[in-house]
Amino acid sequence: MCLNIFLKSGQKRDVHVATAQAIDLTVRSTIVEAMKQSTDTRSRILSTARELFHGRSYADVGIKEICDLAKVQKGSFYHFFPSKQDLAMAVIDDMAGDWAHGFVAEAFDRNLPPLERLDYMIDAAYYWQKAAKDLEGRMPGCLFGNLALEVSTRDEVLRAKLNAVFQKASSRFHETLDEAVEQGAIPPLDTEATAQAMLAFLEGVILLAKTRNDPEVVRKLGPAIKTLRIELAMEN
Amino acid sequence: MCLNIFLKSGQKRDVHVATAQAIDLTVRSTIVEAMKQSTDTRSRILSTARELFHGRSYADVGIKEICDLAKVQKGSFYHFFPSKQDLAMAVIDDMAGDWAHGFVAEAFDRNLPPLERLDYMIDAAYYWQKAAKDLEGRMPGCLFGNLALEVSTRDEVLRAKLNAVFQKASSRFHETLDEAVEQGAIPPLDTEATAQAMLAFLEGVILLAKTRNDPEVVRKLGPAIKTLRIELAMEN
DNA sequence: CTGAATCTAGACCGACCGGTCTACTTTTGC
DNA sequence: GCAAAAGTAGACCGGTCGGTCTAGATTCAG
Repeated sequence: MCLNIFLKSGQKRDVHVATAQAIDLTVRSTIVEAMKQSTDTRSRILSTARELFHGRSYADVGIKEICDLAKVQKGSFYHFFPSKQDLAMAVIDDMAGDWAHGFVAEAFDRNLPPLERLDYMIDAAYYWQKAAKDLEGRMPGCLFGNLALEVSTRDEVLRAKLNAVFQKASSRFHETLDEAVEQGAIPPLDTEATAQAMLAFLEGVILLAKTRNDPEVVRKLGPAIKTLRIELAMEN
Repeated sequence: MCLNIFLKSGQKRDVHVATAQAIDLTVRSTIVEAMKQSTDTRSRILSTARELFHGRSYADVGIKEICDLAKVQKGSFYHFFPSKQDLAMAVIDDMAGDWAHGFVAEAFDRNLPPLERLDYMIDAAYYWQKAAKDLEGRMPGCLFGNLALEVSTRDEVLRAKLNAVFQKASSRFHETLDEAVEQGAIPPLDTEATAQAMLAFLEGVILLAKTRNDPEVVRKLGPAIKTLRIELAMEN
């Protein structure tokens, strides 16, 4: 299975490493078998919870269910995670880590022309959502976006953590835009605000796609991310 | 209390009718008192549920809590709503109705220049979220977006309904863009796709703002909605 | 070899979940 | 005026929730 992406420039790029990795990570609980038996329990809980939270929702997934699927007893669960909230924190960290070292790192590869990184990001999002839907029948959307809307009003700790994740993601866009301006690929603009707008757009597109349960929405609307533009405020 | 909006054009517009109405609707359970006593129960349940679902989440709000706040017994509740899902459907319809006849209708006023309608929409969203945060301390975000991400993977019926709401909202953007193209305000483009992209962006901006619990994000990033652009596909 | 620390097992807890049911009161149609 | 329909009251149901607790198994350091 090797997914290829066609960039606007016509340049073909191989995305299978990152995307396939991201997908496998989602399904890895069925794959991973040989581990140090210790700490294995913890990671089994973690990846199971991640799958379930991503595929459904935080409130809808009970600890019992996680334990059953992870083949772990409650005693073990509460040995590693003091509460469901702590589990959620760990899940977010886990996903953010895999994400940052996975296709995000690849999409924002500094060897790629800045604007192509945006296309790469959209393509990666599309293939990921598509793969997930083909497997499960439903588009899970973005774990961070899902959690953010679900818990932000009720859990300050989780909200702050999710916010930090978005902050970090936004900074990748920011770097990219700064570089693009530096290279003269785009005229000067408020790169920080525009970066945030791009992240918002990405999340919004995934939200819409999930609501329509159709990954093609990502492919169709996504590329418009490059047209977003916020001018510098004090341009006197 | 009369909120005014400054449009890019410098033209001042009064938004208090729609926005204040939208805000009042959220708080109206404390206001409304004189009603036909019958069907009053139903609408009290409805508006209470709407407040709670919007301010927290679907799964997190129990029927018991809704009944208590609405001063209604369970028997009455299940007399009007066969299930929690039915209640959710009614809440969505209710909100969509108020919304369509409220500031959305006003924002997409055909007497306004098309592009100004977009600014109006952003301003209205900003003031609404801001008012809600000032009241409750937290930004509730968009009820539809919140529900969509929470239930889309678990409830086909609600997902389809939410999708229809988005479809309808998108069509308002679509009309607006068609008109703008007609008037030569913007060059020809794929108005349908761009309309969807704009809705996605709006939802994404609200998502980000909610995660940061800061309505100013809407004000800062929102106006970029006008820069979104998806070109016509077959331009041979 | 042994004692302490780590980890696992699973019964158990009170609270609450969505939903049902019966009995009663009020309104409505004729 | 009266029966039927509409609406209300609230006890009750099995199931599940997040979380606790005790007892035993396993690992590890000295």
